[in-house]
This record gives sequence, C-alpha cells and structure tokens, in this order.
Amino acid sequence: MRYRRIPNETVRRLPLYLRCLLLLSQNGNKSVSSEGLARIANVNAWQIRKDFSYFGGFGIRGFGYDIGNLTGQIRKILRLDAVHNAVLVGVGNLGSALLAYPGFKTYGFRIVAAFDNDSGKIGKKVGDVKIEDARRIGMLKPKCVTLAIIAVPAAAAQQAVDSLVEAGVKGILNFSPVHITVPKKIKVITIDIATELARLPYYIPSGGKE
Amino acid sequence: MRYRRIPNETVRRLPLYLRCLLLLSQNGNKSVSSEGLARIANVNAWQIRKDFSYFGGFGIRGFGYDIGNLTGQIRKILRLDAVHNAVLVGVGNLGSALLAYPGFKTYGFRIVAAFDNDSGKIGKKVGDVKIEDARRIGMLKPKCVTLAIIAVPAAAAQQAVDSLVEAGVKGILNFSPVHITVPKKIKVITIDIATELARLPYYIPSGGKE
DNA sequence: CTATGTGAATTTATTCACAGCA
DNA sequence: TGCTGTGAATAAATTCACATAG
Repeated sequence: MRYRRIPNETVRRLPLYLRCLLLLSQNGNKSVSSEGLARIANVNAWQIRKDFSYFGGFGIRGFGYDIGNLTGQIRKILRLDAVHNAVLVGVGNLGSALLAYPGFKTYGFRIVAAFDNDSGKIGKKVGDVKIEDARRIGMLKPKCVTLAIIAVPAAAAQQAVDSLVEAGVKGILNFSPVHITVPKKIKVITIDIATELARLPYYIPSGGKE
Repeated sequence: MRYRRIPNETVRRLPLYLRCLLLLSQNGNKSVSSEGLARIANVNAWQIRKDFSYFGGFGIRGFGYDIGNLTGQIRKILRLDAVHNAVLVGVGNLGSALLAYPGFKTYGFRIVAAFDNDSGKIGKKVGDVKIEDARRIGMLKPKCVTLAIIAVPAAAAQQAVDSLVEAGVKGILNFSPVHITVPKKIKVITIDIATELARLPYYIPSGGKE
C-alpha cells in the first residue's frame, strides 16, 4: 500500500467502478480485467489500473480482478461498507423525487427523515417517510445521521445547512443553486442542475442553434 | 480576442458567473470587480480574470466589469443569447420534478414537450406540457428542438437517446446512471445523482461513521 | 492609483510504455 | 504468456506576480 495523495478525480470515479462491478456481479461474473471494466465504465483501462494503484492495487497479474474482493475494497475506501442514513430537507418537486429515487440504495443509502417548512406538508407521508417541521432538524442528534440532502430554494439553503451542521451532519449533497458556507470539517457536494444544462449549448456546433 | 483553447473547466464556470451576475443585476448593481464577483461565486479573483482572458477579457482596467456587457458576452459564448427549447423523456418522479424545475428559465430554457412509454401517463398534463407517447419522439423534427433531458431508468436510456438523436437532438442532459453511446457530434452531459452522494462519505473523517 | 490581463511557475491529472509477477 | 502496477512523460488547470491600461 502506497501513501500518495489520492487525486479527487480518482475518488470521483470510484463510485462509477463500483456500480459497474455490481452490474457485472449480477450478470454472474466472478472476475474482470481492467480492459473489461473499462469498456463498461467508459474510461481507459490504464486509468482504472492507475486509480487502483493509488491504493496499492487490487488485481492479480495475468488474471485481472476478483469482483467480490474489488467491490469490497472500493466500498471500504469510500466508507460504503455500512449503511448510511441520510435526511432530506425540502420536500418540493425535486425533494419528493429524491425521496423515491431508487439509485441511492445501490450504495447503501437510506433516507430516514424528511423536513420542510411548509405547514401544508408537515405530517404527510411520502413513501415510508413522514415529513417533519424543519424547525425540528435540531432533534436529529440522537439518531446520529451524518449525511443530508438539501433541495430547498436558494434563499432557504444557508439556514437549512446551518441547522443541519448544528445537528451534527458532516456531509451535504446540495441541490440548491447557491454557494453555502460551512465549517472546514463539513463536506458539501453541489449538484447544480440548471448550470449543467447551461453549458450544453456551448458544445453544440452552431447552425442548428434552435 | 485571443484564440487559445478554452479549458473545459472554464466553460463549466461560465454559467455560474452568469447566475451571479444576474443576481447582482437584480440587486441594482451596474458594475463589479473580479474580487466582488469572486466572493459571490466562491472562486478566486484571478481565476475569474484568467477565465475571461481566454476570450480576450471583458473588463476595464482600474474599474472592473460592466455587468450588462459581461452578461451579454457570457450569454453569447454559451449560446444562451436565444431561448432554447428542450424536451423531456421519462416523466417519473424525477422527470416530473424537472418539468417543474424553476432554475432552467434563469438561462432561457423552456421544456416544450415530454415523453413517456407508460400508457397510464400518456395524455396527462404536467404543468403546461402534455405527456406524449415515447414512440412519437421521431415526430420532433419540424420543431427543431436541439436539446433533450432524459430521466428514464438505466435500461431504457440508450433507446431513448437513439430516438432523440434520430430526431435531430444535438445535446442531451442525462440523469440515467449509465453510459450512453452517441455519434461524435452529439454532446452528452450526465448527472449521476447517486454516485455524487456515494463519494461524500469518503470525505467525512471517520469516527462519526454512522 | 486601481483593478485588469497574461506570461511564467506550479500543481494536478492523464497518458504512455514497459518492468514484473502470477 | 497475459494483465497488472507504476515510474516517467505529457497535458491540463491553477496559481502567482506584475506589467499595463484606464
């Protein structure tokens, strides 16, 4: 095991590899080469080998990778080797969709609570989760939830985040199109849907410009 | 105007700058310095100046940037100087949320049609848009829609994309957690919600490991 | 005098080419 | 022999420092 710094881009690709490995496993495969995994993940084979090499390498020369072992290693690196509970703040259109999103369980995530500040929504259930008053975010502590997903309007984002941090949340997936300020120890990943769409026209050759 | 290659990361930041400029403008500002814009966008001032320098620079030395002018320049670069029509494929939980998503109009996007292959949904309306049979994607041509958003299950993504490309769509925002294959001229941007969440635990110091 | 614009330096990430192990 | 693992080379992006224009 070598102790070089792990590139952020490598960490970004690990969940992708994990998903592909689960797919391979479901299809009955026991092992895969870097070439085979690369094809499914749509990256280069050397990129995969390099990425794994930062952690010491997980393969067997001349053979490839044992899927069960590799899956376990990546889960451990990403700390996905235990189920993570998360809470959702903001049960609007997007929030409701995220509550029902099937992809989270691929990685062992479970949304255990939902909050909103619209009194018309509080008390209602979306799937298995009852919507609670956003002012009760502070009550989370005993549950030891470390992750949160926020899908509130930009104007409400900072306040929601402050409450979550106060309640002990350590990582936030932010869908609000705004920068939020957090203490150094807290990690925020922002998905800004509209800005992603906004750079699409740049790459489209003009002429068919709508 | 200099003609160096534009870094992808610069293009990724331009929509963010645009959003911040719109905000500044709404607040009555007429001009802004790289320092001021940097604060709102949460990037470094020199990064902003460098980004703009790839296009020749838009500022006035000793003064800053005229917000109206800069907004126009960025819109032109990103080809957001005209309204873009887009279609949605997949009107499930996520798709419905995207149909109602208010952020798209910040950049002048309009979703003009929605498709699904669930006969129970076809014919119903979500907001102003009537859900059409996915087999009718081919009928798009006369409308000259160049952008599409897909929010279908992974298994259905490639077929949806093939139909869209056939119908003349040039750019796709893909929410399906799977690699899709397209001709070279077509640009795909994938937002993989679960893989973003999946790298969050990596950055959270252990101990509070849920 | 102020804040931009940009070469140059540095850091980070990707790609290559092949040594080394099963 | 085959496929991994990795140092070295290349490419890309960020950061710096300051000359330059208003």
